[in-house]
Amino acid sequence: MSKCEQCIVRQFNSLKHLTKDDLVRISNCKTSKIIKKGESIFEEGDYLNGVYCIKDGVCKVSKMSENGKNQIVNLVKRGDLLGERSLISEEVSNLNAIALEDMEVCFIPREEIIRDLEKNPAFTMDVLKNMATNLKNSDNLLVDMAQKSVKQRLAETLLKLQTKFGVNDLGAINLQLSREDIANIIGTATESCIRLLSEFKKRKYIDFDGKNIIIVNKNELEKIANGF
Amino acid sequence: MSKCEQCIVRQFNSLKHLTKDDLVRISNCKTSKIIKKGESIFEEGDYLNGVYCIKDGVCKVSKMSENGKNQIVNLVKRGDLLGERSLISEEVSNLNAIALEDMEVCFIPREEIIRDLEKNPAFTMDVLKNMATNLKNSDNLLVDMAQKSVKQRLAETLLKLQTKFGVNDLGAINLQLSREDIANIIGTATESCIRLLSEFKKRKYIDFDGKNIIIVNKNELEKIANGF
DNA sequence: ATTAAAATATGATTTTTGTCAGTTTTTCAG
DNA sequence: CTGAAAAACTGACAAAAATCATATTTTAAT
Repeated sequence: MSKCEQCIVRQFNSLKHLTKDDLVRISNCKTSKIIKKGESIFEEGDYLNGVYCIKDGVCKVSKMSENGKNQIVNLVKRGDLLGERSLISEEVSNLNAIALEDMEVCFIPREEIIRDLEKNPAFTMDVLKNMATNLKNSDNLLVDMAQKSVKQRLAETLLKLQTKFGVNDLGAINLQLSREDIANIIGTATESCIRLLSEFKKRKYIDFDGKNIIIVNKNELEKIANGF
Repeated sequence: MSKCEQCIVRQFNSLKHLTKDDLVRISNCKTSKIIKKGESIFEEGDYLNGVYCIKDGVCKVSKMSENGKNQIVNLVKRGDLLGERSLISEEVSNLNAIALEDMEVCFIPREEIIRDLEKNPAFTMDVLKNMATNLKNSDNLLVDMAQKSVKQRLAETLLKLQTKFGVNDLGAINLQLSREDIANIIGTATESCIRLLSEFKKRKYIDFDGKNIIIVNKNELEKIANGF
């Protein structure tokens, strides 16, 4: 099994603050997992006995509302840690994590992380800063959801996706999402999402072929996202 | 000036994990402020050079969307800390804090808090746990905003307000909010909020006289909040 | 290669919510 | 106490978005 102290991925998250000894210790008790596209890493109500370090692939983090509708609250990719929140607040997860691509993830048991949190202030501060950033993002998203129209949210989401995932060889946003997934990110009905995508395409703000979505007129999308 | 080590309020927040010596140190450099109803504690873009410990009163924490609409993301009351997030991520605030009642707050300079974060793991862990809880609440709120109707959100908000602030001698929710504030919590137009409040009153789910809102049929409101 | 299932797309309609305009009530400074 | 300003309220209408129905295309299993 590969070793944490040699893993590039850790440079992207709080684990970069651990000492070599700590990493060796973690490496010895971590387990590596392959998750196929569509499979879940954990579900609402699961007790997470550790955190996941994403070595490759992307997953959606979502939650069912009482209405039976699904809302995606985050997309987690290579280099990110997953499950810290539940670990820290010592509660079962309030969220589902489902792979959007085939994934490779490492599972680090709870006790190891807790030990580092207690002994390594630089690590703890970084986790804290991360959580603060997540909280800020979440608050900003909340305001968007509450105050912006579906059209504004779609424009904004497309721009954010491109920023976060870059473009593939076709110049399209480098993440394959179903129309339903996109709808669940912006918080609308799938049909409404499809209609707006068609409208954006007709107006030449975007172009798409199936799940490959190309941003053609970034400027115009930004205008829409910010309310004309 | 009153002393932190004798202040009851600190029992409600992370400061309870500080030692007596730490509290004395903080007490000597904190400043106490009276904030009148309607005045702001800080605004979007302000650099927060410390955190506020709320000794008395309630304030709304809000954010303007690009649309020019205001969204309340949190209500902060006696015992709560305010401004930790911005302090930790070392950024200017993304939020406004405005007093809903006359307030008494203590301001603790940044360096003091940072010193404790670096030296006192129990304190840091508690701040971290708090942040994790806030993040969870924020995510849950996000899902509600995205997936629930305005009516559902109003029902839910009324229930939450009563849970958080209790009832006054009239049996009404113990917080005086304008209709506009309520609308800005649930993310809707003031007129829509007023209309729905009237409807709830007519159906005898609630009763109100001005800003005193009494929950009459909690059961029915819960049903509405959860989508019948 | 075939076919059933899933995903995408489009139209028609209804429901929800926002906006605008105007009235009444409340609040509060002088 | 009084009058102006702010807040609360109501109605009419418009816009946004959801829902329902159905058609077409794509995907994936056999």
